Amino acid sequence: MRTFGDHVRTARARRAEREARYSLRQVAIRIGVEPAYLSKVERGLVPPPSEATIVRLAEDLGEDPDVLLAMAGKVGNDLRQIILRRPKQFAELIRGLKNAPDHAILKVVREVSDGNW
Amino acid sequence: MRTFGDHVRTARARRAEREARYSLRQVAIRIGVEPAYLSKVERGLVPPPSEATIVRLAEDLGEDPDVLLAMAGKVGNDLRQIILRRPKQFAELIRGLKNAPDHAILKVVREVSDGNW
DNA sequence: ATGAATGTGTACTATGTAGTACACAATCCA
DNA sequence: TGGATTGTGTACTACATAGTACACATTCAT
Repeated sequence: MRTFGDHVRTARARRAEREARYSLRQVAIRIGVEPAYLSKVERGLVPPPSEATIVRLAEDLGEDPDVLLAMAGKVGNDLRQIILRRPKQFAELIRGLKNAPDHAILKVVREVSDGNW
Repeated sequence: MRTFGDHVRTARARRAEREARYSLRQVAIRIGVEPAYLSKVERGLVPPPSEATIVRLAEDLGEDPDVLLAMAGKVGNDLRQIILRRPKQFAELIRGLKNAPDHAILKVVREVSDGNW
């Protein structure tokens, strides 16, 4: 399956073809890590970075932070805080949606984002 | 606010009044940790244990694992895996419910657990 | 009154996390 | 053609996590 490093490398390389500012080195410096480290991350020689670094990376590349975090096996801190305030309800909700088809989740999402309460 | 250690100590002590098998030592041994460690956990001298240990503790005490994990600032691994499979949808859903009143969440939960799809 | 059980203090440790520091060969480009 | 830039190899590190090991004084049960 697609790993975190692969995904980042592909996304960055695509941009690098057009704009020099997406070289590994320049991205690394912008997001505040050593180029050697980002190199290892992209090749999967080290585990994915911390949440904060992943978010900076996602922003720099214009990728969805939630998706990038997910590829790193992490759930964003903001989402965790929301769940932690009502653990029982969210646990039941999430488990209830485990095997639901995509369209069912979308339906619930839409219902909720319409502020239907 | 109520800490993890306080909650565990209170719950365990309540049971210990009636049944000797809920002494700190016996619980510690059943869940597979050193008594000295559980003692420190209950008094908040060390951070809450790992997820696996918290779950064993919750089971031993008959407490809700999701709630105990939440008090430790953690979201259970099973829930995380479910979220990670569809990060965008769940992110939107959870953020959408951030400020929803309890009854609204319950409504969604019920709708979902009715398998309404 | 004594042996078992209880809770706790002190010291130590293994593994994981999240990187830095620096040198190097290859490539670009002016 | 030579200075700048690029990606990468090697070595090292600070801090966090998740506990163990053992001794000790106190209390409980018989």
